[in-house]
Amino acid sequence: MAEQLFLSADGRLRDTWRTAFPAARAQRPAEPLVGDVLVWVLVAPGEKAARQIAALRQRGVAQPLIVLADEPGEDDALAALTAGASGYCNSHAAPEVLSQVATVVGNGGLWVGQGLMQRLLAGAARLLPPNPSDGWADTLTEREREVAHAIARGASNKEVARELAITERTVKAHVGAILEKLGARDRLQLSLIVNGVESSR
Amino acid sequence: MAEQLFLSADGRLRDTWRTAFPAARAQRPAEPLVGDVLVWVLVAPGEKAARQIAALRQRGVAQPLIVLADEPGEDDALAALTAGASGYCNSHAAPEVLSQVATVVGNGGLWVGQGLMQRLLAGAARLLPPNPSDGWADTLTEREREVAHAIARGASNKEVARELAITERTVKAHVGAILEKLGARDRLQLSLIVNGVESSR
DNA sequence: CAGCCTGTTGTACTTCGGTACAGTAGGCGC
DNA sequence: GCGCCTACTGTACCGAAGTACAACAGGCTG
Repeated sequence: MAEQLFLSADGRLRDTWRTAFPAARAQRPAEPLVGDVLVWVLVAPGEKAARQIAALRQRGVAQPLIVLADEPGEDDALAALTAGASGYCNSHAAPEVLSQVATVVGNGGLWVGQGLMQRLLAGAARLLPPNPSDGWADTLTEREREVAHAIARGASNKEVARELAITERTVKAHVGAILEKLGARDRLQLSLIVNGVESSR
Repeated sequence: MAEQLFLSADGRLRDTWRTAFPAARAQRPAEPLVGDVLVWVLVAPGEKAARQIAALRQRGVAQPLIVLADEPGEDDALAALTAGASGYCNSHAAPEVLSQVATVVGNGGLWVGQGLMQRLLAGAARLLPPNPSDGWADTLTEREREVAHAIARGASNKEVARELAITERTVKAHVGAILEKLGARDRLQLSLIVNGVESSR
């Protein structure tokens, strides 16, 4: 498993964290982050988790980020996740919970608490019907549709490759075929078509 | 790790499944489920995953259930998850993916896939007050807003330059500032924000 | 006035996206 | 069997996009 790195204002570990991960390290948020680590970000009361996540991402931090909130809130969690966090949990959570979160996130998952997940499902279930029978997908093969969707979400070629377990070269081949079939100039115009923006469709 | 048990109509394993889990077992859905196992439920084309999940739960099955869809769909996934599934993925997914799903679910997580998660977050974000994407223009200057709109329409730097009667270099400067302010990685993600794909719309 | 923001432009550089040549392999229909 | 489609991969190239150093002018504010 990857190493655990905790970011807290005083650069120190709490007892529960060390219990969960005896080998954990800690440092101040401003210091550079290196290595293949899971990054836990302590968010103090009154601070916005999403802000700190966004700030770290802007600094080029690519590692998975997990929010440890002193005062957890579902809205705060939601904002943090949309800002690119991979998990959100109570900073005083039990060591066993932290360990589970680490496992899930370390394997590419997102950790969202039970309550929030239910809320997400409830929220999304409400807008279930919107299933437009798009005409753009008609001429595409199955694989091309998968790629088109990923691109339209904003994924890079490298990300699509990882997602579909193929090489970046193959992704490029699919993208080229898609652009040709849809008459799009580049991936951005492709996304406009797939997302149904403006005149297309 | 817990054992893997696959439920398919013919009670047989597919190659990719065995590759991912050499020790996996398979059986027909009707047979009783016993032991501490992860249960993978194959859903054939045209069938509803949520139905099969609900049926299993009614039979008293308490183990984690993961849907393997021959024809995956986000709506189907959503319904399956609300019905109590712990995961949902393509039945033809690569062994590495299956293995990841198993790890995540085996540790108490939910596996939902990138696309669906984004939709969930988008759906929930819409229901709840602080919608950051509505105010994307707030921090931008007048000129930056003009550039942002053009980019979001799919214009290239060269086209924007011609349109605004400035050099391509200046467009790049504006784009760079916009990306930083909005926390976007590239012009495609910028367009998603401006066009409200992942939030309002 | 000094300092800050906005808008503008320059050179040089790296990374990413897209294309142009390929090639292999499996499935399907005639 | 032969062609065709689909999926996948390779090397190489070019241009677009984005970043890292800048610089300069004008307007506004303490």
